[in-house]
Amino acid sequence: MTSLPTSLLGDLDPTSDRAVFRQIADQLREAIDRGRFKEGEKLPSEAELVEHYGVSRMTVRNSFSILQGEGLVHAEHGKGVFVRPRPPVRRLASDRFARRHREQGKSAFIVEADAAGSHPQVDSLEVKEEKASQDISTRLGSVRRVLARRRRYLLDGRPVEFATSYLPLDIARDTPIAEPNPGPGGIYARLEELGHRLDHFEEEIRARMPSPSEVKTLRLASGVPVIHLIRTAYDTEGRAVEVCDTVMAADAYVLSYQLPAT
Amino acid sequence: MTSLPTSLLGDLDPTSDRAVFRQIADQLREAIDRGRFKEGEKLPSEAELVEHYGVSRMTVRNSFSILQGEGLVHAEHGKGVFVRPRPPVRRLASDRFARRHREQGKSAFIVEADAAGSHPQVDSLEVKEEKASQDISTRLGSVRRVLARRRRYLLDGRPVEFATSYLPLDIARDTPIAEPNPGPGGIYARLEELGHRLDHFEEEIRARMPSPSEVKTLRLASGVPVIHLIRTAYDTEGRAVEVCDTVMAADAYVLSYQLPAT
DNA sequence: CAGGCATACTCGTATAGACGAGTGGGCAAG
DNA sequence: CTTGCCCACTCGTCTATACGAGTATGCCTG
Repeated sequence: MTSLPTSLLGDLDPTSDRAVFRQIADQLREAIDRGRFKEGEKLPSEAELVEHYGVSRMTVRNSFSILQGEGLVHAEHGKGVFVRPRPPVRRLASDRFARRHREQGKSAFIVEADAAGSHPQVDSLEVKEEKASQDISTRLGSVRRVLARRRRYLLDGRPVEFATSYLPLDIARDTPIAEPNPGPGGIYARLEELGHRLDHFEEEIRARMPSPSEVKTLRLASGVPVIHLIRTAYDTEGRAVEVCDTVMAADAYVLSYQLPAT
Repeated sequence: MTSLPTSLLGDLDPTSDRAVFRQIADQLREAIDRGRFKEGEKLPSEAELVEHYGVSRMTVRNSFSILQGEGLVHAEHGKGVFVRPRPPVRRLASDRFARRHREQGKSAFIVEADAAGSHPQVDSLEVKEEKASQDISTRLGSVRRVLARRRRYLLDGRPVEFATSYLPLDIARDTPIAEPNPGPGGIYARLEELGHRLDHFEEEIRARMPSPSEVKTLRLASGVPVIHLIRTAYDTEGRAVEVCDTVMAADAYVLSYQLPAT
């Protein structure tokens, strides 16, 4: 009689034409939405639900897989199925590249995370010259080879973002930009020092499900989309001087933009 | 001997510790990525894959469910499993609310879609007064009741966006804004005519998996996230005069912003 | 020729059972 | 008390089977 967890759930409606596994998923979803199961809390085990509803185990698993696809729950082998906690989100404001934010010695990511009380990390640093993809080449204005700077950002040990900056070789080669650590203010500060005064940025935003490799590098739970942001930096002469391709765990971000009403 | 479709696929590696259904999913994914199966094309049927790999049907279905979760394929009852075509995307530029775009008689959505050669529609029109949610009330500056304008946008018959505008009653009541069709230039033009000169907009962007009701109203395939955009319009006195809550099918949109380097 | 039906093929749903593997608690041996 | 093992419980993977329901095709009938 340890049926306390399942006592929060109702019965099936045999007359309904809604599939049984959907009905079960509906009940679990509603229970979660109503807070009957709280964040991080364990849901009834598959065996308990099998008994409660009188269905087979695969049916229950089918229900769970729906909720997983919705990003509501996640299963842990040997432990159970848990309500997925909403992680703290990182807000990216549209003025995050303003010059006034470029004065400190540390990177914007580190400063901001420290301020928010999180523990920031950057890893997977890689800086190398390579052939530009078709897309990058187009964005940079028909450039063949580029300097690529890759890095992964983590908050409290959790990967949240993976970014690659591409710069034309004639700009970046043999400059601090080609160093693993480009110095205070990041590569935008270096670009300006090198005489490429920045005029504006263009950001393209998409959202989609992650590729398997993105799931791996961002350690994404199932049911978590990614935000794909492609930023192009233009100097005052209208030349594209950098393209930054960023993939973010969507559950960790809110992007914020300010637009003039012109 | 109609095994042509499966001849594009390899064998399983029994020594691998990767689960069989993942191996099958991997092979199908790779075949799709390489263009062996083109957009809209039918994949081998479950039965064919069962025979090709010598596994049970549930294993094959498990593989398909992975690919569905990734948004790569979609199943059609009685027909087969197909490579999901990438729909044409709608680009939203950050200057889309500039005054110069507000001069025509038709709504921005209609004009833009016509220009792109698509057939635009707007439906589910609903305009009513209601109690403001906690969030909306906060954004509008402690407003109790609001005018809510709901509408759904479709391109070539496919729903792509569902939006709700919330306006304080003291601004919108008994004005053209409370009419189903607010007239040329939309509600922003009306707001300015009413003396609320717009100063700037703030947009918050999130991406997540859709709720069941969003799946329904946007007719979303599985594996398609939504972009959730919340825009607040401010007048020159700094007052929030409108909040627009928009849910977009992520596979139908690219958002584009232009940021000054300040 | 047109319409309708039979049929084969598709995926959808559900059952029952088996074994594997990760986790954690309790018990027994040292 | 500590160590180590066993066991119970968890989810992961896979098989085999059954029936239902949507789709397309071709044949048969009128």
